[in-house]
Amino acid sequence: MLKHFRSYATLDSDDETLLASLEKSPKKVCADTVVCREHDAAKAFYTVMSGWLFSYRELEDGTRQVLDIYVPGDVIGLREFAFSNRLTTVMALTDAEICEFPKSRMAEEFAHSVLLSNLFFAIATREQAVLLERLVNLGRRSAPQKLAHLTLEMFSRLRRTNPYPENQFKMPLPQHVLSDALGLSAVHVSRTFTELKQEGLLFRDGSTILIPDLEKLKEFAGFSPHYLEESVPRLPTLEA
Amino acid sequence: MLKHFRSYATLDSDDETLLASLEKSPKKVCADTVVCREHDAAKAFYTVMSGWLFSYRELEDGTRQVLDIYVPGDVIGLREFAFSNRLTTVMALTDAEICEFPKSRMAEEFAHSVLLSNLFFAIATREQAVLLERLVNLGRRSAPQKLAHLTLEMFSRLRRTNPYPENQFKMPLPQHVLSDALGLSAVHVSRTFTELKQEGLLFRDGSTILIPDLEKLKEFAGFSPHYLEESVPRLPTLEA
DNA sequence: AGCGTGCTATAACATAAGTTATGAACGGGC
DNA sequence: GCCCGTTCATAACTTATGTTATAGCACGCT
Repeated sequence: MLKHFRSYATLDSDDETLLASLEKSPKKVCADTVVCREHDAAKAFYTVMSGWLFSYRELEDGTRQVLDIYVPGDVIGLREFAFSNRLTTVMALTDAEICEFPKSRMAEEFAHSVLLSNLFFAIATREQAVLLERLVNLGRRSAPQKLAHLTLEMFSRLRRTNPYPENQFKMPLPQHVLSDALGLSAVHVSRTFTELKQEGLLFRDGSTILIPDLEKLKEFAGFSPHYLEESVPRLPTLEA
Repeated sequence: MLKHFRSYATLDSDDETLLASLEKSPKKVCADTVVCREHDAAKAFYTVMSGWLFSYRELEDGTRQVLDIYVPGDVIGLREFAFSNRLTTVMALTDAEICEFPKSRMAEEFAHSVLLSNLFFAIATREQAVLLERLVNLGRRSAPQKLAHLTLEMFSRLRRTNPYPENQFKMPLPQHVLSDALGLSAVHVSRTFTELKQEGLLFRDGSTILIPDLEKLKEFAGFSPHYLEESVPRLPTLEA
């Protein structure tokens, strides 16, 4: 599963076994449980085996900003590679399984395998591209566009690994989480969903999302999947 | 200068000479000149020797979102390490000097020096932390807070390398660039500056910024410099 | 069955920020 | 010295989104 995900980036030879070893000893976490907290020591990464999680920061005034949404195949905490403490709190949205992987071991692997360290660099870089796109989303799009865009992002990311039906999927994000991800109020997210429904662009029933016309929605949201789909060149640093 | 900047992260031995070689052949660019364009082939990084630059994306509807602001010592384009095309357009704000550095050469260096590749990973990671903080800024803060926060970010980043007086500095960002960075309208940025002035929190005259009470402004903006100051542990991957 | 709790929808109202317009100040080119 | 463009300030008005409140519905618990 994790390997599957990885295959999008580079084809490995005997690093494969190494990657596979990341998937030992999965740990179960229940929905609404905190996995790690802001300012904690950041000694490990996690890879997501199953379930959804998200990370956020809480502000002084009690509001919060959701920063990432993690689905199976994602790596949690790569961001804190060079930081000794966590920058965000991570919480499970659903019951989930994750594999812990100590930074120190990662260090060994990197020393052994240039390829692997490049791969992780590439993943980190792709994460940045996602953040960039979200910055655009928060800064310059209307509420309906924001909502549509985030939905399309999640859909695209899921479809990379799971061949979903092409107009429907499950997105277990309650509206208050969406609102904290998009910088909106929960009420306005609700309003916006009904607006999108009336336009016939997007239907939501609980956690199932239905998109009657994918192209139309993409155009509406200004969604272009370059930043996700761009096939990371195999072994980027050694080309040329 | 670049070396100076680097010293914040890790102390190198003979990689120093290597880094120094990045600074050969600086190229001059004039204010308001495009350095590279979205979708161009991304074959090189740049390091900033002098001057200010910024990167942005243009949306379908003609608006744009500014994504980074670069000052001397910054690395441009690290983000595109794993992408074959640029994700953003980069433009000079002032006359500037930058050094081009081909990706392919970087690849060689990485293969030779684990330390160097870790260093770049660390820089990329710190960039992410900055993006995260900006996400919070765009999502969950009021216009005056946004403006104050961005100003404080730039001030902190400049002070890392240049010992500025503690309450005054130059920030050559016209209001329409600030507005595109913060997701506001240019008019509202103007209004917000006068509001901050009336509160006595922040004074701006052209490009010079004056902050009478740094602590007060930080509290107002919800600015905590962890994400910038955290001393990246020397040789992070080999600790432990 | 009865009860609380969490999620969602909707309405009425309040406010921050966008839009359009105007004029002042400044600087560069000729 | 004059014209032009850019930047900035300010005003009047519009609009998107936030806030508070209420109610329905599903679910789990006792």
